[in-house]
Amino acid sequence: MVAAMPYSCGLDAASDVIGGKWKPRILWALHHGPRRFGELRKEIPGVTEKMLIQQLRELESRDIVHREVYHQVPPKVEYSLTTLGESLNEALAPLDAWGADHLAALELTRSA
Amino acid sequence: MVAAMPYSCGLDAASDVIGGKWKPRILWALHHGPRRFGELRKEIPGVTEKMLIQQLRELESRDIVHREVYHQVPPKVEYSLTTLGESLNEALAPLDAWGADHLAALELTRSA
DNA sequence: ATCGTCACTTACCTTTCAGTCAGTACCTGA
DNA sequence: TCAGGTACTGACTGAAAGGTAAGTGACGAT
Repeated sequence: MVAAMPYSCGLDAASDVIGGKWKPRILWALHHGPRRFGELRKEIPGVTEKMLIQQLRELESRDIVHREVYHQVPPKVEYSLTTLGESLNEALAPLDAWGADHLAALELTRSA
Repeated sequence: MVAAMPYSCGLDAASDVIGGKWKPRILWALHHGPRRFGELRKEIPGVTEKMLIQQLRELESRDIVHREVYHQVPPKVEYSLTTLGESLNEALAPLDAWGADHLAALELTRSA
């Protein structure tokens, strides 16, 4: 095994943070404000509980999302973007716009 | 198995295109002009020939990079960004800047 | 005749990612 | 007493991504 290399560029670091199938969707869902675990599950079609938690934990450990526990019954946990998370989302916006602009072309060249 | 879903948002489409360990680096390397296969190999530390070709072929099939063969001996193949590739790179710039801005913080929270 | 360059190609193996499914703990309302 | 909601946790499994190492073919130089 190789020792961890420092990130070679900003893009490298960023894709490490948003890597994985579900992280971009989570960021997207949180864009409009705090969400409970169950709400996220409903808003992100296809995600399983395991994956959702796993990705949320990773984002939390990177200080992208904040996890707030309300000690109630039934339990309530709210996830929201941190300042860092908000700035990441802003940096992601042009990429989303690019994807939206070229959606048709990209659909045509899927799964070669 | 599920039939291919249409992309749920632009971000979804974009990450499908730049997904994979090496694609962002390839895009980055091509940012400054056309490159030969061997040049890319040298400029992208750690990439193997197999990976480099595989990712280049995928980018080519998505019309992000252009492949130009010069029928010489020894052979010469040049890769360059298409118009679509250039626009993708521009959309990627803010993300790279974000990563660069928060490099130090991100290094600290690696590999939880 | 063999070597080296360049751009691949192939076979095989390991690691990582993602998915299923079952279970936990707590309290509420019927 | 017992189903139901809420937020998890963990074992197991299969698929996909990534890596290693070796080989190919054209041709010019030595």
